[in-house]
Amino acid sequence: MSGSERYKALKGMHDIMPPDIYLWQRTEGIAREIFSSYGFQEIRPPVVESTGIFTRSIGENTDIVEKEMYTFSDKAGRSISLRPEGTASVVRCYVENNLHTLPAPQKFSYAGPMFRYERPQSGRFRQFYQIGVEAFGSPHPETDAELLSMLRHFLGRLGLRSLHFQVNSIGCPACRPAYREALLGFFSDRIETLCPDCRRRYGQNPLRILDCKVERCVEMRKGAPAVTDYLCQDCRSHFERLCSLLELLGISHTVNPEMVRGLDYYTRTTFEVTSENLGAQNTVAAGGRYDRLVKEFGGPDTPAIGFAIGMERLIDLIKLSAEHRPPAPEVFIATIGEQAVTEGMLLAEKLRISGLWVETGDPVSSLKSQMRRADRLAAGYVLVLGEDEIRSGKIQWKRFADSTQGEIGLSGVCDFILNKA
RNA sequence: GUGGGCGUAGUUCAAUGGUCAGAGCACUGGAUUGUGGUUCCAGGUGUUGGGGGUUCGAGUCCCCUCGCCCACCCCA
Repeated sequence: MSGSERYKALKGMHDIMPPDIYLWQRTEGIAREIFSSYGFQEIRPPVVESTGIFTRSIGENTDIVEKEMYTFSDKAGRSISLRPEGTASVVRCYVENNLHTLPAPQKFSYAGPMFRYERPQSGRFRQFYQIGVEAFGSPHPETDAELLSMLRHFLGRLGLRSLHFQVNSIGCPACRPAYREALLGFFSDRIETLCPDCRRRYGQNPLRILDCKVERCVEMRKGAPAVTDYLCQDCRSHFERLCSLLELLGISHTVNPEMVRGLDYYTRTTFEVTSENLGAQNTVAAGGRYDRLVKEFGGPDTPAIGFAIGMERLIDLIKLSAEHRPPAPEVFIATIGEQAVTEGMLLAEKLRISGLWVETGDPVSSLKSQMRRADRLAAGYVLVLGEDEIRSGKIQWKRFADSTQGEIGLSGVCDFILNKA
C-alpha cells in the first residue's frame, strides 16, 4: 500500500477483471448477436489515427479536440491521436475502402477502447469502452427508427428497465443558421443574467445554453425558441416520420428540443438514452445522423447515422439490475495420494475435452482443505479420487448444492457429469 | 482547468493529542487418521500514502506533496 515504488494504472484507466469481466463478455456477446440480426457487420479500425481525422469531424472548437485528446508526434513528426470516439475512424474506413460501391445501406459495428484526457468521475474515464454502430447510405427515417429499435432491443435483452429515450432533430445546414440566430436574438437582451458559463456559451455554442443546469439559466430560457419549430420542410417531415415510426414500434420516448449533442457533425436526428441510476454522467447511449461527414472526408455524398454505447455505464446498470453470479467450475477433482494425483490429471483432461470447466486440488493438501477450496469455488461436483477408488475402479462424487453423494464407475464418470451438469 | 470529500493490515473500518495502533471479513492450520458450508481454537501482517512542522508526546493539529472518490465543465 506504500505505493511510491509500485506501479499503478494511470489515472482514469482501469483493469477489467473477474468477476466483472463475465458481465462484459456476456454483454458483448449479446451485442454481437443482436446487431448481426439487424445486418451490422463488425469492423475493427485502429485505435490511433491521424489527428486531423478527429479535429475535422468532431469539430475544432469542441472540448474533445481542444483539450481532451491524447495527441502525440510519431517518429516522423506526424501528429497522431488516440481515438476519442469511434465514428470518425469508421467513416475514414468507409471512404478509404470505397465501401459506397457496395450495395447501400452498409451497416457496421465496432467495439473497443476510446481515450479522452478528462478528469475522471463516476461513469467517466480516460480510457473507456464503447460499442457502436454506423449505417451508411440511407437517408430514410426508417433507418433511424430501426437503429433506435435495435438499441431498445439490446438494452431490453440485458434486462434494463426504466431507461429514458430522448430524441430531437437539430436540422441541417439549410435550417440551423436561422435557428441559431433566433436563439441569439432571444438571449441577447438577457446575457447579463446568465451564468458565466452560459455567457461564454453565448459566443461559443449558444445551443448549450439550453442544457445548462444553473437554476437561473433554466428560468431565463423559458420561452426560448425550440429547434423543432425552425426545421425546414425536409427536416420536419423526416422528424415527423421518425416520431410516428417510434410510436408504431412502441418505443416510448420524449421529444426534447433542448437536447444538445456535443459533436459538430450531427444533422437532423439526435438521440440519447439516459438512466436515473448513474450519477451525473447519466447518458448510457447516444447517437444521431451525420449526413455530411462522408462527403467531408472525401467520399460521395452519403447520409449516415449511428450511435455509441458507454460500456462502463452500461455495466454499472447491469450490476444494479440484478445479482450476477460469476461462472463456477463444473467439476473439482480432489485427490489423495500420488497415484491418484496422476489419475486425477488424466480424468481432468478427459472431462475438459468434453468442454467442462475442471479444477484439480492441490496435490499435497489434505482432503479437507481440497473440499473447502472446491466449496469456495462453488464447484458443481467434487470427485474424490484416492487409493480406495483406484483399487475399486469406482469414484466418489459429491454435489454441494444438495449435499448428496454417491459412487460411479471410473469409466462412466464423463457421461455421468455431462448428463447432470 | 475549478471546487469539495477521503487516504490506517490483502479488504471494510475503529482508535477524547497519551501504554506495544485494534476488530470483522478474507487467508492458513487444527477440533481421533479420507469430506465443504455453520461453530470453536490457533496464526501473521502495518514504515497509519509520502515529506516537513507544532508538541514532553502526532494516526489524531498545521503546511506541502502524491493518490483515490464525487461534482462543475464536458460527454458514452
